[in-house]
Amino acid sequence: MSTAAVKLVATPFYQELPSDVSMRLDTFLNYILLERVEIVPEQRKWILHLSLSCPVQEEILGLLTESLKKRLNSGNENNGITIEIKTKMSPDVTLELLCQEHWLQIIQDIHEKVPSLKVWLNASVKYEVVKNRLTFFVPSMMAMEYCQLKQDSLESFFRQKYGLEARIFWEIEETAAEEEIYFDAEKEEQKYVEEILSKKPEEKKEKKEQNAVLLGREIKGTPAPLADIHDEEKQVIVEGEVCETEIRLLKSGRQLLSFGLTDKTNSIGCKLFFDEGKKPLEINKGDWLRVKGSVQFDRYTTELTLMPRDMMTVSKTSKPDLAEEKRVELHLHTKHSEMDGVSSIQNMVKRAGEWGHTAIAVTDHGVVQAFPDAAEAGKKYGVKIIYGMEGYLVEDAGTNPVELSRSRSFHIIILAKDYTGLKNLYKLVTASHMEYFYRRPRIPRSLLDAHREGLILGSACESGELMRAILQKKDAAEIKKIASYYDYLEIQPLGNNRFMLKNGEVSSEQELIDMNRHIVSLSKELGIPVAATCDVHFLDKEDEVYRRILMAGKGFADADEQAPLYFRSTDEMLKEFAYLDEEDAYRAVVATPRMIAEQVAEIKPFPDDFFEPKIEGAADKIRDMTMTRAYELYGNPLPEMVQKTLNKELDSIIGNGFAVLYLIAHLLVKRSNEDGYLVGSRGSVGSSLVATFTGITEVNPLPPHYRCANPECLYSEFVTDGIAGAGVDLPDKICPQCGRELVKDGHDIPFETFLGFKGDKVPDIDLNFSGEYQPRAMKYTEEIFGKENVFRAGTISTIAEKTAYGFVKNYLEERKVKYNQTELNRLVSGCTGVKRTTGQHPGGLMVIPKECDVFDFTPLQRPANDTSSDIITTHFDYHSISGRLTKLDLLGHDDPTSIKMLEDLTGLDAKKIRLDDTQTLSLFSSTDALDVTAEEIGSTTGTLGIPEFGTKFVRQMLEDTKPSSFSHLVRISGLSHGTNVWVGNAQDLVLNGTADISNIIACRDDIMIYLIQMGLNSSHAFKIMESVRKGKGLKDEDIEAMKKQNVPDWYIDSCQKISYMFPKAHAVAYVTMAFRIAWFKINYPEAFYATFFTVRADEFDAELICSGVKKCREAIKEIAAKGNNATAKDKNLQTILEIVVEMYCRKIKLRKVNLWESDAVRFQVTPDGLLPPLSSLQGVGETAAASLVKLREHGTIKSVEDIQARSNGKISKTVIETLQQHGCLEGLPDKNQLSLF
DNA sequence: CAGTTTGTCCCGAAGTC
DNA sequence: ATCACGACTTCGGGACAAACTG
Ligand SMILES: Nc1nc2c(ncn2[C@H]2C[C@H](O)[C@@H](COP(=O)(O)OP(=O)(O)OP(=O)(O)O)O2)c(=O)[nH]1
Ligand SMILES: [Mg+2]
Ligand SMILES: [Mg+2]
Ligand SMILES: [Zn+2]
Repeated sequence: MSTAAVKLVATPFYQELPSDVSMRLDTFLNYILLERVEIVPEQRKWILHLSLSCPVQEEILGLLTESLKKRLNSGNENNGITIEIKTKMSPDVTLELLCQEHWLQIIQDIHEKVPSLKVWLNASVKYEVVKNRLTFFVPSMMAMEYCQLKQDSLESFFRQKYGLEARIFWEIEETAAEEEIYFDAEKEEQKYVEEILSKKPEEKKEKKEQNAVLLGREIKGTPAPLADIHDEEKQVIVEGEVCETEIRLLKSGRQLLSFGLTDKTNSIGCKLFFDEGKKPLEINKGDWLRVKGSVQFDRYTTELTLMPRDMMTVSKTSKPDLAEEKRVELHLHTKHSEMDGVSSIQNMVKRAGEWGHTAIAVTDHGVVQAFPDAAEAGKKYGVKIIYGMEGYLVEDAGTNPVELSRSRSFHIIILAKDYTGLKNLYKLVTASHMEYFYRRPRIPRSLLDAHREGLILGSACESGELMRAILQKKDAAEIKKIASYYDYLEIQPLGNNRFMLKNGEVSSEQELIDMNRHIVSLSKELGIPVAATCDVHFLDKEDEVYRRILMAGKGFADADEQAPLYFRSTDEMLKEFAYLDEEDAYRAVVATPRMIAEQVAEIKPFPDDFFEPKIEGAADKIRDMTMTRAYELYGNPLPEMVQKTLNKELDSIIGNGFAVLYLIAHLLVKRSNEDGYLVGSRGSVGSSLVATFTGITEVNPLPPHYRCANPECLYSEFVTDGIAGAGVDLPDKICPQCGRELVKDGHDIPFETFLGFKGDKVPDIDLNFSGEYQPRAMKYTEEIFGKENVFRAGTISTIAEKTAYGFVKNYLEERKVKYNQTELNRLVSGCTGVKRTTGQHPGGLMVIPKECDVFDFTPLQRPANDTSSDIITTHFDYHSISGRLTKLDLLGHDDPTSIKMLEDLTGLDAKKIRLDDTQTLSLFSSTDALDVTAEEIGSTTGTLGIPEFGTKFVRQMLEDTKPSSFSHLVRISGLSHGTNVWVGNAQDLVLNGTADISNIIACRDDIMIYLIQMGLNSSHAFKIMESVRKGKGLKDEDIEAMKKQNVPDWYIDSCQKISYMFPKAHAVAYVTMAFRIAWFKINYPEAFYATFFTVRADEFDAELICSGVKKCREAIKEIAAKGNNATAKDKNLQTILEIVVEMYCRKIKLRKVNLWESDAVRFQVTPDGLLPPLSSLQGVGETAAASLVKLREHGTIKSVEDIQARSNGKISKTVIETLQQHGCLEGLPDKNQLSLF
């Protein structure tokens, strides 16, 4: 080790450098001193400490490191030595000096370190150095705000890079334009972050201490399998994965931590107690633990339970892949192989990554729905994804369509080599689902041939064409012909095919071996490579139990005979083919799959960018329409508040490509209104004033204000002193200009909730259509964009908790296996998430811009592959392609239907109902307005049947909070939606006096506004709001920033708990609708009840309900007594009955269903009371009801026999009996009185 | 006429806003 | 009786009855 610094040029290191490197170093030679060399023997690492008297580019230092490392490890001696370079500036270099001499270099280094600063800190940026203070002059407030965020990074950069304690200051240089610069900076940053993420996935891995003792002492003994525990035991040692955890507060104040442990042979519940106030151990799902303790019979759970005495973490004991050169799996199924694959692609790719496999293929049966998750996992774990599919090939050469549809299909592996291949694959998926679907999505050979470019074909498994031919002992020429169709031939472990011994297709183990040998020899003969594949259906051997349970659930008799279709390591796989020549085996297992993997390019299933549709002139139309409406309501010139809001919004909407979406939404609303169906407002789009002015929402997001509706006057006045949360809560006022009563409006909602600050969110536009009109709205959208440019988003239904639970229970009980709750839960969670069927999104339409091709984003299919459906959906679900395409959400909703019916019945215009009506407001806290008592109707508020305000939970909230204004109702609406928003969160804060109803979090906008107020950077505040509203909680850096700005702990805590939260705009829209319906409930009770029962009461049971209020009360009690055992239907019926009781209390009569007068499905208001429809009788469906009405209209009904005979079988015996029971057929003869004489 | 297919009604489950 | 998000759509499957098929 040298003590005095020497010039690098004088050291042996320099001599060792290749000439190209030393040449590039030459410029710096006089500035680099080698201080000392530190050697870390145990890491085989040399650290060169350099002292620099001028900044040296990172690139140069990197070059130096690399070439020295290469040199030291060259030749046959691979020493494994690593080199690290640490630099500091020589002590006589001051900040001033450095900046004077090397400003350009410094700026360049800054750009490398913090790319987003490029925009503001270029070489010409003004700066000033005084001692260790460096002041930058940036162009704008925004720039400064942004730069300040990077201050810490910059200071630490000066420290690390130059060893200087620089203090950085920012000042505004008064001149430049700002907005756009800001925008670019963020993009730059984004790009950089993405780059880093994509480059170094392994750096994100979690650091967790292994073998740490969590409790008691270190455990020395060997763990026993959990399956061996059958009884109470004094002491056992076990090891496994934590599969569930729960912390409960006991009455005594002690805390109970219970968790489940599984080693996949069995599972066991564990219990640990902690004293009051002590922090329980932190144990998470997925942790691996070794536990020593006693097994006791727990009387509370009535199960054997492990009481840990000692506990430690252990490293996960998954088997390694130690091979030097590793295999690549080319045939793998995930949970997206319908009811067949049981492991997630994430876990598969994770394993491949842990094993050091460079690539892994995804080949689900007939579908590619695992691609999005695969792409994400590939990025995360640094494994190349080979996008593929196991298709169903059918021979169509020389067959007619009928034969084609019946012929058997063969499995075939199709891998996409590049983007051409991927697109072809998507086309094949589409065609096989849309045109050739018969039980399975089938691919005719001619179609495959036509799309073969960019695809690699493998011969698949025993259900592949090649193996079938061999099994059928077809002649050699034929077999050769078949084999030559493929790019590679597959052989699989014998275990995959052993089931054929049982079913008699193959007579001996030897024959199985011979088949694989046959394929190897074919390969040699034809020069087509052989690849050994697992046909993976589950990750680990033990995971086959999940597949067994699923197959048993589907009714397969042979469910228990699972082939070992697990993911094998290289050595495991080589062992499977030990009977082959060593060289052949190695080639098949390792060399060929690697070679194939190398042919495949790194691709993505779809682009990452956002693509918006374009329509000529859309932006101008939106702008004009908005301004016209604005002038109409607020006069010209516009009040400053309106003008400013519109400027900001229009720039953002048009700049971010949302003009077209606005235009379409506007047209849809307009068309629906013209067709007589009003449209309900919904979603975050109500935060946009442009949306208000274009008719997309009726929510007005401006601050509370008055405006004069007199077109000659148009006076307006904004009230920003905070006395009212909503315009409608303002006191009435007369226009000071013209004396008319002023209109009150404005709900004070920030636009950014919709689009963010810099378009950093891709929202949708949501509209509530009447259920009857929804399909027409969809059709109209297709008309506007063209059928080939809009598609219904598809959904993927999986086995979820309940179904899995049923399957597991059945499985275990049928086989009389003893099990405990923990093991049951573990098996259930292993079975969930497996695809079961596909469906259609409730209202999502994805828009493909004209200049794009849908196959750049997704294949297409029909919901549930129902060939008779005329709906086309995306093959990927909305979530996985969100952010790339614009989406319209045309949802069905009952509010518009209800309001329309109420308007029809009363002849009124619901929009004219005053939202400051005090009587209506009182309904939300008392029953007085209904003229009934709380006892009579069993509710202290009058909101039974008012949408989103009628449930027990919300009524309780209303009772507790007694809302006294419209804006108060809006807050209640926000607080009453989402888990852990009110109970266990806001409610506690109010009760214990920490906060009051005005500053708790009631809707997502609250969060953003408050955080900005507290001094957080606005875009960070926005991000926090988005994270909280989705129930994702806060990140560490969020909490840090919040604490820094003195956001109180209770607020942070509250954010962490929220699992979902409305935008204010949505709450306003829904309260508006609820308020109107409440008004009708008070003023037009018959119309209200008729509407409620027609629109929202599927379970209306006329037979029960017509028998009087007493029977109804009894029925309510009966259902209540069922408690948790009440079904969804029971609960629905209960609400209906409660409303019926209320109706009876208000002295409104209900008639019996009447064969001659009752409508098929609608309740009618008649002078003698409400008349229920035919379909309100349980057992009389809509079809039967409709055909009864039709019979009635086409000539008289002469007899009971007549009804059945003339109904085309639509009216069954059961229906007739139901009608008879209810007395509808009284006086009607059984048979036609037709005399034969 | 027996066996199979088709149509209705209902219900639970899942997904989504 | 506890606690408690509300509302809406679609799909599969069971029960049953009627219509069709050979
Ligand atoms: N009660 C309740 N309503 C929901 C839930 N999810 C969505 N909604 C309602 C409120 C939303 O504003 C509205 C539209 O949903 P979206 O998914 O389009 O979200 P939103 O418009 O709020 O935000 P966006 O800007 O589209 O990301 O539907 C939920 O989990 N519970
Ligand atoms: Mg939305
Ligand atoms: Mg939506
Ligand atoms: Zn006026």
